Amino acid sequence: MSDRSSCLVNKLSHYMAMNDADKSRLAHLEKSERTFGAGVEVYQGGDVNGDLYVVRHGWAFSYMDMPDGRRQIVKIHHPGDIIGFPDVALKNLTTTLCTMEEVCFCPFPKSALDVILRESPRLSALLLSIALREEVVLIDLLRAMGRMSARERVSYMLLDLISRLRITNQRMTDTIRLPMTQSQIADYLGLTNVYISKTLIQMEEDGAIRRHNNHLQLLQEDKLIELTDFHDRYADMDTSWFPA
Amino acid sequence: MSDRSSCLVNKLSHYMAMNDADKSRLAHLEKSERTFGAGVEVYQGGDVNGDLYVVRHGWAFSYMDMPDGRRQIVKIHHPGDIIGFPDVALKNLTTTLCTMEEVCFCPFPKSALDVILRESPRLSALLLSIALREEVVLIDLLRAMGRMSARERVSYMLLDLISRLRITNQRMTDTIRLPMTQSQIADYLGLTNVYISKTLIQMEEDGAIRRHNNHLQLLQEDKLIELTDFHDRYADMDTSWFPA
DNA sequence: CTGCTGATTCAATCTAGATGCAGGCGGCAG
DNA sequence: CTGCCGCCTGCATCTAGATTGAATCAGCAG
Repeated sequence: MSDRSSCLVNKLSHYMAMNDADKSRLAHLEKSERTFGAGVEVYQGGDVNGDLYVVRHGWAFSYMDMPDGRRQIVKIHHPGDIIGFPDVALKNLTTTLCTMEEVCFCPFPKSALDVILRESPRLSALLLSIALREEVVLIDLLRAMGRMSARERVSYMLLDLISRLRITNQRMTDTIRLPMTQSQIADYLGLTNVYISKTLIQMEEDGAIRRHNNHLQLLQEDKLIELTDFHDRYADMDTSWFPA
Repeated sequence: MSDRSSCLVNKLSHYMAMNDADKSRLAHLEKSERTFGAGVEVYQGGDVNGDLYVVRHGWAFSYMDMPDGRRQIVKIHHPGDIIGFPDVALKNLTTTLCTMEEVCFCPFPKSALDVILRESPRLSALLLSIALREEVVLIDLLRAMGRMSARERVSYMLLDLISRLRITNQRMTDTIRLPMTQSQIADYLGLTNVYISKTLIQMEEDGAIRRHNNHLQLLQEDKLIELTDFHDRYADMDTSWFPA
């Protein structure tokens, strides 16, 4: 482990200066790792709560479904993300975790948080802030689902994805790799795969985006930001109140 | 203050045993209080981040709006709730806070959290859990918005409200006081006031609910739970891993 | 009592997005 | 090369819920 950097440390040190003790506490969480193929269900909603995972590489998503098969994807996970954090609060898992491609995860037990809470108020504040910011992001998504048209929702999703990827990859351009099927996009935005197809085609015809392979280019990011009244929550964290 | 119980302590001690030091830390947050009339906007989205509020009594809600006037209510606040918690993570406020009736709030500064994080790992764990559970609740709401019909959404909202009120009021029956207008319900569920009206009328005709004054009675809670695949997240918190 | 305001309800019309089905295309196992 | 399967696209039809506007009803100030 020590020979390559922890991606959790990498991601979190973008928010807050960290001493070596805190860095090693975090890196410790990633000491073991497991890989999974594409389209694998790692755990299922309703199971007894087990480990959390840090994503080392690959995309995955968490979803819930209704008894009749309707499905809602609630979160898309990228490298550096902590998967399953919200479930820490509850006895049972609320969502099912599914990979989109080959991934590598670092599992760690919930009890590891206990150590952090007792030993590092500063890391505790950061974890709390991460949780709270996730909540803000969900609130934004909620607004999109409740009050936006299909085209606005798609635009919102693209802006959100690119903003998140920019946290760790500063030289991110206007093009993202998008390893999602249109059905997955639909389940994320509360629409159908057919309508996602139509919307993407129309956005491409209008010159808002361009597509090739699994890649998608945002040609008019400013317009999309205005269209959706988008705010980048990832660049707006406030760490000023943290314990010294 | 000392002559009457803190409603924050009251609410939180339902989750976890607390020593007197922790109780007084929490009660300390409620030392001042302010009242507001009905329909008042206490603060607005975009403002620089100020105080948090504990609700002593009365209902309120937080919402976001789009430039063209579309509105999405994202959270309904009851007595004992902490308002503005998610915004702690950011520099600017994301939502606008509006009262539904006469309310009494206890404001406290964000910096008060710093003390808790440094002095009480146990309270820190509880705050983190509260934040994470709020996230789970938003995830549930997201599923409702993305994949449920109007009737299912209304049912879901009613179940959620009654579950929350039951946390502190054990002898809660099947009837709740609902001080919300149909337009507010619509803005919460991503629908229109007209359609809320139609849906409520039909639910009443079907014998699912009964209405009188501002009160609403759930006649077939079991059926609604099945219809919406509802899970009570408020009764399912896991505190077993907390620091001693 | 009168007039005003805000909430609810009713009815007619419209539309964004769903549904169902039929190609087409690309990757891949054999 | 062949056949299969998953994904995307096109098209015709359908419908849940939006929209508009007007009627009713309950408070509430004067």
